[in-house]
Amino acid sequence: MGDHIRRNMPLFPMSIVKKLTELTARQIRYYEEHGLIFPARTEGNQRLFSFNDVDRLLEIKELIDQGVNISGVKHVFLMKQQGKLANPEVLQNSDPKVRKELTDHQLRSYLKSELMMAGRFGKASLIQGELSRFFH
DNA sequence: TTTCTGACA
DNA sequence: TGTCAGTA
Repeated sequence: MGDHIRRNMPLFPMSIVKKLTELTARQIRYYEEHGLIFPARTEGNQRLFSFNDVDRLLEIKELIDQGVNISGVKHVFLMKQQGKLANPEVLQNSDPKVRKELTDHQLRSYLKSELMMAGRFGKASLIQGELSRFFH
């Protein structure tokens, strides 16, 4: 488990992360404001990102590109760490008791299919709607 | 020179 | 989100 420390070791400055993720500094800072990443700081208050931060940034980029909003991304991460997610059928069900546990694989699989479907219809808003209901 | 925060269109 | 300002 010493791998954890290495992955969270503050290593790269904004300039490197911008190239690695192809995100603008503005976006990166915005995502931090919303608690999606937690880069360390140098003595001069400069951000120092860890491998994990970059990895999360890449995941965020994927979701954003697919039309998911900030809150959607937050929820995806929250559920990833909880390893839980209401299943598709529950989307139609307003009863919070009707829930199932899903694995990360199932979560990714479900989100992927939803995102791809919305992509075919060219409706990012639909995704956001589905996700918001999903996370309520 | 690069990054940071805050703010406006 | 882009971008400008004023710093550190």
